Amino acid sequence: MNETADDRSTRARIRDAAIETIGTYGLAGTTARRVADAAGVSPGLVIHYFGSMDGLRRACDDHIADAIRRYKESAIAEGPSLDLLAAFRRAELHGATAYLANVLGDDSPAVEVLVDHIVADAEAYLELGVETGMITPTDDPRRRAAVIALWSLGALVLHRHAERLLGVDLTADNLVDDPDAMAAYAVAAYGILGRGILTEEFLATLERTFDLTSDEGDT
Amino acid sequence: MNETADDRSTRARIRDAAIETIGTYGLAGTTARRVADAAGVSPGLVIHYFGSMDGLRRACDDHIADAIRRYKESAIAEGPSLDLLAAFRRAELHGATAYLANVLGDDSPAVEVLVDHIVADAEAYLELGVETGMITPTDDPRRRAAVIALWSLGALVLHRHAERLLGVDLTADNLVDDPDAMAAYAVAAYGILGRGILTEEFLATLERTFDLTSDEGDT
DNA sequence: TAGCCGGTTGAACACTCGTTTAGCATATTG
DNA sequence: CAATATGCTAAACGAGTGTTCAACCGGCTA
Repeated sequence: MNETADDRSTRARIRDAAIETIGTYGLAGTTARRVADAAGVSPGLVIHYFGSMDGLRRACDDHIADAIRRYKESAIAEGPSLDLLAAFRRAELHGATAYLANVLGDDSPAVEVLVDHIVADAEAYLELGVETGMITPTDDPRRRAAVIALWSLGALVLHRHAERLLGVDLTADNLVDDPDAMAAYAVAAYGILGRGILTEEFLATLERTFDLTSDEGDT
Repeated sequence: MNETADDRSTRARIRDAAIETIGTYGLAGTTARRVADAAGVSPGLVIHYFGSMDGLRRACDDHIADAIRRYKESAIAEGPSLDLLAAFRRAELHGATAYLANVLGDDSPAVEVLVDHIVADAEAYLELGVETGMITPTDDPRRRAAVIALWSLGALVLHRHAERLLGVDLTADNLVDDPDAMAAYAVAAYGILGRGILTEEFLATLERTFDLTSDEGDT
């Protein structure tokens, strides 16, 4: 482990600085010069290593995706977590959650596949929960997983509002280690996800409204 | 209703063009020249009327907030809706939902109060639902309302992912008029919000874990 | 008709962006 | 020691940004 380190090269330092900068200042606030400053190099070197800022962005996406995939493989044995973003929070890579939060809003092919993977994981976790009797079954597991993932990721994107409203920083890497802070969000979330919020009486009305036979007449 | 129109002035046309442009191309993709093109005026006039691009942004926020407030006053009598964003979708102002979706990610004082109002409305709606027997009560109504609002708004921000995963454009102004499209999201959402997704057995375990007595020892 | 005045333009300014390029400095190799 | 390769910098370029400003055009008033 001498100077033959694959990682921690200047290239890796720039990439990590970019991930941190994006997580802190957002995508629009991340310029080549700011990344260069954070990495302690010149702006030209950023382009020299990644070809363009778009290439840098792609390298960040790939690196995050790789870190997540690597963590997931080593965490399968631990069984499913209720937290869809556990992989992001517990990965050795700092700031992955904040990076994701600031990147989800804009589009990118890598982010699309990342979200698709999260949804697929959520579906698998939920299915496992159904089999072990923790989760109730559903007619459309894929849609249910997609909606839950969308909600979880959406709350992450709105982490500034979440912090103001609930006092929780959802982008914190070690959120799970701060039970007091996490409870502020989790207890409410599982209060909803647990038994739902609608009464049986009203559910009957609703299921009649959204019946598959679409008799369009009254709204 | 002659040429004495308060609205539809050049200033209003520029503002509306800006709202539409932000809803289409996002905040970062909205330049003074693009707004000017959309409004059919010169870039200089945009600044002349609003002082700066930041002033234009503030004017857009205020106008959206005004439109929502105006709609809400006239819609109180109709009773509460299950859709937190009904005011945005049904307001006479086109593109308000898309504008909100593209603006929620970045911060701004006006958006903060807008979100706060949405949360307050959600809490009031839920409280009304509890009183009328549609919604189940909760220990912490404010937190529950905040989480539900965060989820709804979060899904809106991720509307591109929602469209890819579920085939629904959550930013569509007349979403509520397209039951087939809406059902793809709503049926899954109310499937979760209805009875929840956790079994009673697992809920007991969970409630023991998140007990108020924080005995920190095992994670 | 002559003069004015609000609304509007188009060219320019300063600035920041991503990107390029010539050259420096250091270390390795013969 | 000389020669060379490598990692990196500093300065510059062109494009695009927000913003400014002198001038124009229209219809109004006198």
